[in-house]
Amino acid sequence: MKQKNTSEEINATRELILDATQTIMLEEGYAAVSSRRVAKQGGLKSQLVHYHFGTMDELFLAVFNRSEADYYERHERALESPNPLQEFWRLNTYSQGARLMYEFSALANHRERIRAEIAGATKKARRMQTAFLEQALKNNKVLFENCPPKVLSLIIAGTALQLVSEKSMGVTEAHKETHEFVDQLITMMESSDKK
Amino acid sequence: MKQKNTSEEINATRELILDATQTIMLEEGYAAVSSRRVAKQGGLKSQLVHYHFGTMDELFLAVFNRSEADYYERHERALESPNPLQEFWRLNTYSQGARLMYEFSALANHRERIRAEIAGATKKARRMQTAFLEQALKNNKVLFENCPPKVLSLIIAGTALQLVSEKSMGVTEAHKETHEFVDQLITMMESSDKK
DNA sequence: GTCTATAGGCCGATAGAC
DNA sequence: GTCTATCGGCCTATAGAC
Repeated sequence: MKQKNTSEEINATRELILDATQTIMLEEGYAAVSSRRVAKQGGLKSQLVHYHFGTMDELFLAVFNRSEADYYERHERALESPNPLQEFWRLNTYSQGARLMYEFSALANHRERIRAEIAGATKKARRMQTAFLEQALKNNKVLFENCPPKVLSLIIAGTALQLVSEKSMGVTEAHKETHEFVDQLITMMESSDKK
Repeated sequence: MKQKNTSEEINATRELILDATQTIMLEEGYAAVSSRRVAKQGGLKSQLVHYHFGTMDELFLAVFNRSEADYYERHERALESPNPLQEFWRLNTYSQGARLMYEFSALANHRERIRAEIAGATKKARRMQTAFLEQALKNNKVLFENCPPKVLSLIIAGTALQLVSEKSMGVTEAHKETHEFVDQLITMMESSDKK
């Protein structure tokens, strides 16, 4: 076990770099990310960032892919819970994941190579959410008779995004009321599901 | 009229710099803005940017304040139109203004000095929209009996943001349906207003 | 108000030793 | 895999001539 550079160690360094990058994106925005700044955050040399990830584009993509996988896992768990709608809403307003997604969306406008990746993930998430909502709302046709599930999915995503974006800059007007309104809707829907 | 540097000329240079900055923010994101890049876009020297605006923070704030004033003016005009709800929705999904706001929100996370300004403007817009919706919905209590106007304001802002954000990266799934859904709601509401 | 020149700093990325 | 050293580039901002 004295052997150097086991795959665990390699992986640990990679994860350390990914964590550092993510922390900077969340706390200071994507524009604050640089190989030197990431290295400082992780307590290592900036050349290691290039050694493990090559270009900054690839580093950003690695952080995004990890976060994407995390979202899918959470989404699956939400579906299996006793209160899937409630968990679904929690997932979409889960600050860290949503704030990170916000940064990546802004980054997409700045880095060509990132755009396709984000666009693909957004489409996939839309399809997953739509399929889920179709199932969850089948007993609630009256409440949303003219609102297709895919539209509801977009509205929910947008509302969650707005809440997260405002919260991150210290604006919380109408947030309490919005959460209450959504919780009330969810309670109504989940109780009618159980009939 | 041969006198140099009239106030019109000074103003023209300032506006040129503001325009150039805004164009870069929209086309490449806030992180692409630098005094050199702005100068190149506007066909002048980077030192002029500093002469007219001092620091980059002040340049960003000047662009933001101009865009904010533009929003208030459009908001006021929307209220005076025959179909205020429709114009209100158009204003909030007006690509350029909304995309710019999106960039500023992301920028707020990166530049301390910008954050307070954006937060204040967001609060002010929320209050204006809420007051407008309270008036516009007074004949539509049944449709939104449990949704306070301030909550509806947040949901509308979020939905519009989501549409604009996705469109800017080439995702348009469910956009057509969302616009149809909203248009249908607005038509219902504006016709019941006229009863 | 606009020009030239320049200080001083952080950036991405690579080369080569160990 | 991690280190030291370094290239060339773009950045903000200022000083001083005109």
